[in-house]
Amino acid sequence: MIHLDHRDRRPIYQQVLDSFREQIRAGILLEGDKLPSVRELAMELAINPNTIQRAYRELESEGWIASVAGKGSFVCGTPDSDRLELLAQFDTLVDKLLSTGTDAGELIRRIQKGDDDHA
Amino acid sequence: MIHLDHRDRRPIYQQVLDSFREQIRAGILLEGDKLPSVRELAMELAINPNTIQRAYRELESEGWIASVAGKGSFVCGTPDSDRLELLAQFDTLVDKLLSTGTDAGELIRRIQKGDDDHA
Amino acid sequence: MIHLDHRDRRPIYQQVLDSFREQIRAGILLEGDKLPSVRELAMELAINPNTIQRAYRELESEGWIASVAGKGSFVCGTPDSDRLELLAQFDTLVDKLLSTGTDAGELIRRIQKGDDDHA
Amino acid sequence: MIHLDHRDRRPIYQQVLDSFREQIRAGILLEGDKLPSVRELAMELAINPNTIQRAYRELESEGWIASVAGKGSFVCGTPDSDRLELLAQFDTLVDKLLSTGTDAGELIRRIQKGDDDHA
DNA sequence: GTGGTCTAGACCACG
DNA sequence: GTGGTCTAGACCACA
Repeated sequence: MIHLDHRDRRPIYQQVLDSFREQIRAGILLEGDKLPSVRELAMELAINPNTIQRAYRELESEGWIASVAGKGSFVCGTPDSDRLELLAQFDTLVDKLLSTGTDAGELIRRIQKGDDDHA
Repeated sequence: MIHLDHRDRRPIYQQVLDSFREQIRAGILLEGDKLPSVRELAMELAINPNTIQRAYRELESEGWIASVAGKGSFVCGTPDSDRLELLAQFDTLVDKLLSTGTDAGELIRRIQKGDDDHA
Repeated sequence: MIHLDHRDRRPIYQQVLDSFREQIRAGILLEGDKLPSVRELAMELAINPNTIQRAYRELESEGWIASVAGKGSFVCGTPDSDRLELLAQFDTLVDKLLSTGTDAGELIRRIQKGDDDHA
Repeated sequence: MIHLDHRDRRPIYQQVLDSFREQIRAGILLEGDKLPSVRELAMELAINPNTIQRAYRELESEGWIASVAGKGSFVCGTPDSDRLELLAQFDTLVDKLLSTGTDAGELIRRIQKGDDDHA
């Protein structure tokens, strides 16, 4: 379910974080779904439980999941703040691309292609 | 010319790096322009010359500038690799946005608005 | 009557505790009213009777209810200690707000608005 | 500067967290001030550096401070979100107090007294 | 068994 | 020397 890459420059806890964010965004994990327990996932990925817990803690503080002591961690969905942040990143990226002479039409074509794949 | 923010999470050398990349992308620095010397810039920004050195070394290895021993460092322009990398980032970002239900039309509108500002 | 939220960060027994405190404060439960039996409520909320037991024990030790062996648990009313504690919380909260530059007038206006709603 | 109470039910990292929040709110710590280093404070309070670091990390994510690797942690000021949260707490607290029959006038008098102390 | 906190000690990147 | 990440292993409250 989650793939760690030790050559990746991102810290492990963030790879876990990003993986779950991605899966929730993509609808692979749905609201109410139960995440694997901290110890379970740590065992499976062969890393320390504290590392998983840090990822879960951050996911909770960002509103992706809710953790209940003694019960487990459960998916809440994609928080609104995420969409806003992605849009801000989108704008700055588009700005960079346009300033290096990339044609606006090419970007639009790429969006439409992505939209077809997604539909 | 270059603005450093010590509160910025990025290391200093990378802020320098990003500043130059941005200025070359934006056409503020043009092919053939001479960059300030390592010592000069370190003095101006009140930081360690090693930090500037590291930024210049990286800029050269990415193809943004060419350093000539005894002469200085000169702008080459925006390398193709940069445009490709930005496009790859663009695709993954669009993918994330579409998968969370953002309308493709909204993204296209944002591009057109950015294009007008740029033109 | 009592609504449990398993996503709530508070432990279950405390949600039960808070619910009863709130209902007694609000006058929904009046002095002399009989609370549901531990078993009854545990069944209704689909949780462990121990959890209810703990909530009732705490309610009693704080003076909100009185338990009579073989008869049940009965509402006593809002204990003075509660009002004092809330007032203490109020003072520290006001202090925090004033020290960050919040205008005393704004706080007073909020109280008056709350008072109108309550009346 | 910071006082830990091991009988306090709050976890240590949160006592540290609350202490700094309070000092920043009260203007004891001003924008730009340098916090003690993680190791320094851990030594002084006789607790583990990780515990301090967790507090600092949280302070940063809430916008109270900015941490720069290799330089230290610096005060930013009281984030807007704090004032909003305190106001929300204020409203619910006022609601509880009014519903238990506390007179609105008494609350207002307490605010005015606090305001005099503060002025 | 679950999440949450804490300690003790290690290593890394940065400047 | 600084913050940041990670491990190994402990103890706690809750259900």
